Amino acid sequence: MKRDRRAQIMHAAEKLFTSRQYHEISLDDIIHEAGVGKGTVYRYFKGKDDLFFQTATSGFEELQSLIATGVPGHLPFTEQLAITCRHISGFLTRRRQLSRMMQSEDARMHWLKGELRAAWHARRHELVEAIAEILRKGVEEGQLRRDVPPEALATYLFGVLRARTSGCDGPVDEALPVECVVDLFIHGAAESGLVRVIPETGEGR
Amino acid sequence: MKRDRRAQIMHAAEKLFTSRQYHEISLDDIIHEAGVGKGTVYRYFKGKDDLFFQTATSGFEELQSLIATGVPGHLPFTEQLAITCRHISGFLTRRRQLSRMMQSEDARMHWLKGELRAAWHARRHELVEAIAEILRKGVEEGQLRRDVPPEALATYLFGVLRARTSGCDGPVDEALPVECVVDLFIHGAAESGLVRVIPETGEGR
DNA sequence: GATATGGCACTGACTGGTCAGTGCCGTTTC
DNA sequence: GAAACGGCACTGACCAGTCAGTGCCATATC
Repeated sequence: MKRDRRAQIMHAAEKLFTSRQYHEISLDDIIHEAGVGKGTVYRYFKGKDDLFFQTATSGFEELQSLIATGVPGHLPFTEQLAITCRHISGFLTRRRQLSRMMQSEDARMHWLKGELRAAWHARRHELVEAIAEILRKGVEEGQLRRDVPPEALATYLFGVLRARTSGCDGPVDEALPVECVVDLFIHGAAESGLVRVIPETGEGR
Repeated sequence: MKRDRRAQIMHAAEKLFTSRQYHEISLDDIIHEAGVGKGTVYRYFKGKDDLFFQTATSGFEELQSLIATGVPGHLPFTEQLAITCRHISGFLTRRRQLSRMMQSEDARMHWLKGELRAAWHARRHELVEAIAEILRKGVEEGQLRRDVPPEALATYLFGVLRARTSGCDGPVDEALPVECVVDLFIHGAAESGLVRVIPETGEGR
């Protein structure tokens, strides 16, 4: 019966913070959802802000561990990239609500208070860097263009993957499958159109 | 003396809502900034929510009129696309704060109340459709691939342009200039790499 | 084994403050 | 003179954060 209170609270907070706006959720809502006393929240979190921030941030960790562990190093570059993109896209779809919350905060990041802002920025940077690391390999192997820094390419790719999930309700793949997005990305970034990600599908140009 | 109260209020609201979070801004802040009585706000807006929503929405109109009026029809497709992208990018940079607010709301759109949600969705759709209209021309002229619907391409392009401005503070062009983004986009979307947007710059592949 | 003790996790009623929205009145604007 | 307005006081609701108190358990003491 010794349940992890912290996780309990975070879970409730995520459920609520991803379903309505920050100012529409009261701490009482959260403690009710978590089945926990109010004071307990203050044992584990500095306050409502902190709880919200940690909830939003948790997505970064999840996404990053997904990127870090999931790709076998021996595969050819394009395969690695495709797998990574599918991982990211999978996260954005599976955890759609949390992703949206993160995306929303990402836009607001710039007027966060000093410390939190730095923390958010760091998380974001780590993520982009993780993606950039994969792309860097592509550049070194001559598969991706050299005139764009891998970090910029990573931001671009992340934006592209995000664009799929924003502004649609139903299954994301309906309008624009991941494979298609990757294909779109690669043939903008690849040297002279030699690289194809999904050769067997009929959706190539 | 002062004529357009509505514009006055909207202007103040935009200044404040784009500098801090919704729940950090009080109506008193806004009327003080606008130099207007509280009752006057309620003459022109239903309430704080309405004022916020209309502020966020105003960006769509601005952006759309930019797209609609700015592109001479007689130019070749790639030129038109490049100009449109520069327009959009210009808006995203010049009105960075408002864009971020819109982007943040865009992510949250899905848990807006029924009526507002429909309104937001409609605005967004119009915008994407406006971009899609331009891309459609490219498809018909054989410059863009046919296997991706223009609407999806438009969402993709918009996401790409947005990605440049998110997560950076300084001048956006530093990391990834518009021309480069357009180039990146085109060579993913163009038929067999024939199209070049900015032939004179040295940043092409 | 029984009882006392200290400390820890937890609770929820309470507080102090905030704020959206309203109503009124004297003033400005046209 | 009527409509629009600024300013102000008010209120009813809401809510983040606090803190005194409860229960539990491991260890100490007899």
